Amino acid sequence: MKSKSTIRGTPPAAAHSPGVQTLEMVAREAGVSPSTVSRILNGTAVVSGLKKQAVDEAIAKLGFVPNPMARGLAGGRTLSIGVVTQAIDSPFYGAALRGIEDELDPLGYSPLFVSGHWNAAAEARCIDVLRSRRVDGIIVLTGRLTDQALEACAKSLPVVVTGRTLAAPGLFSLNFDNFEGGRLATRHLIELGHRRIAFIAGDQDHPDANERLRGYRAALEAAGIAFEPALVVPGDYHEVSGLLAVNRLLESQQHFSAIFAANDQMAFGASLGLQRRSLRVPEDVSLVGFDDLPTSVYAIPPLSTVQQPAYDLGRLAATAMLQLLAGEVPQVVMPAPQLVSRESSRRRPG
Amino acid sequence: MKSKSTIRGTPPAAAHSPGVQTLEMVAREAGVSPSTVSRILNGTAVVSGLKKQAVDEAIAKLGFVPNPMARGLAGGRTLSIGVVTQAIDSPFYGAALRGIEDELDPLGYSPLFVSGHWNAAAEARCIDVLRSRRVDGIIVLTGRLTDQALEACAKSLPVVVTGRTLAAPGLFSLNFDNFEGGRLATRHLIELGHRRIAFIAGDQDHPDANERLRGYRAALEAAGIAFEPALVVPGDYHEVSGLLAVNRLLESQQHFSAIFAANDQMAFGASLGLQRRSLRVPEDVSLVGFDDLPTSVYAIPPLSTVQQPAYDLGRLAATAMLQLLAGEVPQVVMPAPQLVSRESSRRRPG
DNA sequence: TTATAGTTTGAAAGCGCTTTCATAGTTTCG
DNA sequence: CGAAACTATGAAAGCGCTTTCAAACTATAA
Repeated sequence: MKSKSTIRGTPPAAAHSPGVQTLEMVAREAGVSPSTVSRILNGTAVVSGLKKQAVDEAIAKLGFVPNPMARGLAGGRTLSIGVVTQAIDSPFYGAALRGIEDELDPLGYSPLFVSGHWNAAAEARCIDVLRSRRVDGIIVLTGRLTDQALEACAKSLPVVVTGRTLAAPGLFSLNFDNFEGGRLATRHLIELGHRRIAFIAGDQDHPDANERLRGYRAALEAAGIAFEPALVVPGDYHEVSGLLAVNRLLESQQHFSAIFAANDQMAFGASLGLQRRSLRVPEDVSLVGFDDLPTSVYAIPPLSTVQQPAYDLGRLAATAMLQLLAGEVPQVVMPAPQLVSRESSRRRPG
Repeated sequence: MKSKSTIRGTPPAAAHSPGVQTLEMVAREAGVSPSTVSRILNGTAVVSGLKKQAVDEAIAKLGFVPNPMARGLAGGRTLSIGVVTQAIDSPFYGAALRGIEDELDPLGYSPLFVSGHWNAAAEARCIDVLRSRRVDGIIVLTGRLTDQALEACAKSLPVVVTGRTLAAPGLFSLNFDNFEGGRLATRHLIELGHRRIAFIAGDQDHPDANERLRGYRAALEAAGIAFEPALVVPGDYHEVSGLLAVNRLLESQQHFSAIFAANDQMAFGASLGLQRRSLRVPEDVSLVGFDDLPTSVYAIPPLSTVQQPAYDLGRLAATAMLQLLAGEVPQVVMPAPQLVSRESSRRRPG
């Protein structure tokens, strides 16, 4: 039955690097008890200067690195934070993940990423995986989980969730002002003289997509422009839906001089769709996106958009988690949306 | 000293979900010993049908999920695979990470992602972090680590590395044929009648960047076109360097009717650079990239490029790791490069 | 029928660390 | 100066699981 032995059965060799020492070896080296070493490691109690120094030296000499498994088993902490993301390869969430990573790393915490693929059931499974891995806390980037599911989860673990506003014990939420972003983008187009502005909507059941739509309507209203339902076409946040939306718009014979797409990816699709119909951006149609993906600067033409600081979002979420873990009440605020005006939008001719 | 108590000190509550049971509870419930439960869980020994059934029922009834920490401590395995990536938010590597995740998940393994930021020192630190977390194996996506460093690492842990060709005990490498890809891209342009083809190179110390250059030269040579050093400009794989490269090219007064960029991101930058100088793609200059990023289909114009299956790369790397772990010799092969001809390249006018 | 080999199962010893608990060693105060 | 109150430290008991090791059976052979 030992036949399924691991690779170790074959070619392993001498251990050389850090990580193979035990706390007991350090204790012996320093001439103290394991308890003392542990206390120094965790700062759990006052230890005399001499012993501390001896231990520090022993640790350095041996290149000792505590075993997180043992720590976790004994102490109940794993120093790892579960992160439920939607797609690890999404340009938007990728930046957020990096922010989380950067923030957690200096404190010795490691993120454990799992992808929910915009699927509530999959997300629930993710949570289970993370729980079984005994993460110390969970960060949920948007997603389709119900508020109740999150609240339930927060009963046993600290939870930070983005993309919605929710208050519960042990739960902190961090939301970007999508309404304001939508308003800003639309107002920008209005200020450029556009009156008939099409809106390519995001996924119906994303709260943020609906907020952006609300912002669009609010800006219209503020400018005294009647809302025209026929100018709103559905999309799903992916490039192709932007392209399809433009086709629909064109076929519907509606006049419009500008398009506001609920995210940059759809704006790219829309841009291609317009080009296919020989409509130029921004000469014939102005285009504004949402997110400010890293690639948006290099789009042709460079895309005007609403900057959503994904990287900062990640950092802030991680910061909030760290604060929850420390028993504090998180004190972080999301930066306000900002419009980035580039070359895809211009004053309406005529 | 207890002041820094975790969030648990504040609002935790009843445990309800799976994961709070111990193996011993299962044993008691099923009326067997813990050893037996463990054996059933791991298939480490033959157990009578009756007991197995009783245990299975107890597990189901209690919703028992083994504690990975304890397992790791006792058994020496963590069921987690470290993945050293360069930038978790890179469009290219993102897809690879998803491939790894998808492949590992069904077997209960979790990937632990760490970013090296194209920095050998940072990568070395990543490896240390992963080792300290006692991962069962490490997948290195390209990176700047020396071959020796990897070989040393493979002495104590199975390692799978992409982006280079290397053989060592406990080490498996998985390389994409960058030379062939470079050759394909260049030949494509030559077949379209282009003779003066500029090359925007990738990072000098990426082996794959040099391979692509080799492919470029080989294709030129095969067509009897003299290699012109002045047509090769350096880049660093980022968009902005593509833009800069075009500027340099234009300023050098070299004539060229086509550009082959060593990756899509630089092609995007180049495209913008050309547009800024009122040169149209593909009417004035044909452009071919490398990677076939998801966004390349939606570039304007849609980018001709060499398809590099990042997602598959991830899956294959994970598969190879699993095979190493099982003590087998990995049997995976990378798909061959393929040219995707879209609208950024066309027959040379005149 | 008894000795011998072959199975299944349980008891118990850790894996490396944290954390009570108890013990010396110091201070402080009446 | 002795009792009371602290302090710094070590011994030892786990955390939940894997894995020898040996015991208890069952099956086979002599």
